[in-house]
Amino acid sequence: MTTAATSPSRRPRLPKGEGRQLRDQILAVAERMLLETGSQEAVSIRAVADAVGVTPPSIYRHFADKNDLIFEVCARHFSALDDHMARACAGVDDPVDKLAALGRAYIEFGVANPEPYRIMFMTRPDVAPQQYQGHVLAGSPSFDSLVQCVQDCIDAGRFRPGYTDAYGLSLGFWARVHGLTSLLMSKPGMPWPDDPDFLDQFTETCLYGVARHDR
Amino acid sequence: MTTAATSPSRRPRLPKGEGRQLRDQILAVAERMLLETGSQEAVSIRAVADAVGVTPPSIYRHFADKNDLIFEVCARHFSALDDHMARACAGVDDPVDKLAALGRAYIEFGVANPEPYRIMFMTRPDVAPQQYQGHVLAGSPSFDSLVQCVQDCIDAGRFRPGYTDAYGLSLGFWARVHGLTSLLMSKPGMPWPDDPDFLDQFTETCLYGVARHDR
DNA sequence: TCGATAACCTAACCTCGTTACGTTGGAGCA
DNA sequence: TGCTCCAACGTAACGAGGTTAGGTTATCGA
Repeated sequence: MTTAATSPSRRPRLPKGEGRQLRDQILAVAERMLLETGSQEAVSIRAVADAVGVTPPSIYRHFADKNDLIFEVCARHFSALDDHMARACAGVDDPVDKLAALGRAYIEFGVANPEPYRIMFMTRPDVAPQQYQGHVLAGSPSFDSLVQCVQDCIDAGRFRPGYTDAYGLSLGFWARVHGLTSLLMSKPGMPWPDDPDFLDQFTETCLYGVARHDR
Repeated sequence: MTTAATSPSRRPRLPKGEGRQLRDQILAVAERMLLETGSQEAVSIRAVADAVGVTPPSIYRHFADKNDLIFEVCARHFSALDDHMARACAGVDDPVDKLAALGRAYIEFGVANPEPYRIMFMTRPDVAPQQYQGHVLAGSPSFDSLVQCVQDCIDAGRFRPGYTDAYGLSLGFWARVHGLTSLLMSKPGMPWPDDPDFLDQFTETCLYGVARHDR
């Protein structure tokens, strides 16, 4: 059941100031394992050490513990989200449409990277290192662009009266979009619609709602 | 770090047909531990066995493995959700208001029981036993009442034209409400509003949206 | 009374995260 | 040139946890 490949010969020791090279190799191997296995538990310290060609204790020279390693892998991996979202809404002029495009891109990225997503946004807060407690996404370019887009909607008069707090509305929109992302990967056996426009409809409904405004 | 209390003396062996009593005791102890510690990992087979007054292998007479035990604990615990939601919307006549009340009750229950909620709805699908793969909530009284309430909204002409699939709309509403539930417990350090009406506003916005329907 | 069987226990295996501590080899300096 | 120091590892082991193979004992029915 072990993921560890048969150890690929002991790797030579690095020269004196070059210890960080091992750190990068550990991160690369751990990321590959996390994406291939889709399971945090399968990425054991021993398996990573074995794949890199090093003994388990050597990992601890570069990472405080396993959690520290796993979260840094995920944080690195998530840097691609910013690009993905930026590309998704490029060329979309209407601010509400742009908001929907951002939401769709977010869901796509999460579903495509389930285990990193689960680790970053679905684990108990006490297992996450201090630096990932709250403001992770809240300070990221992705969230910034979301807040900016919401502000554009407000400024363009596209939102209902009373909805003027761009930051709070962004939190709410994020929560709703996160809900589908989360459920899609946790309950793939649910009877989800197979309509290709499903994601667009979901994000748009997050914005326009389902209930009529008149009575 | 072990949660196991100092073993409370070996308990006497049960008479011949009464093995299920131990099963119930195991479930009760495991549920208590899960709620007290708020951590699935803290509920070890060894700790449960110790607290019950039995040896670890005896657990396996009644549960296939640890996951089987943990999920049954959560499923039992979630039976209280049906009552909670039924009470929440009792006396609410307007179907859309009732929908919002259901959503609020759901979030409240999830936030009040974070670890069971996380195990049931936020874990990898491959760790969940077969019986909890998809239709868990989809077949529960809670979800049934949600679908019925959505249908009432449709029948009363309270939804926008085109939104007629009660089951699909219920899935979407559940996903959105789950999103906030999930984020609230995973990222408590986020700058959530401390407005007491926050939950009501969130669920209502799930229904009415934020964007204007006219241009 | 006696065999069958349910209800356990003993002892152990294996994996995993983690730590204490030893080893080695090269960079820099006398 | 030789020596020292420290970064970059390795060795060995601890202890916790899930799980299993196989034994033991008490109770029930015949």
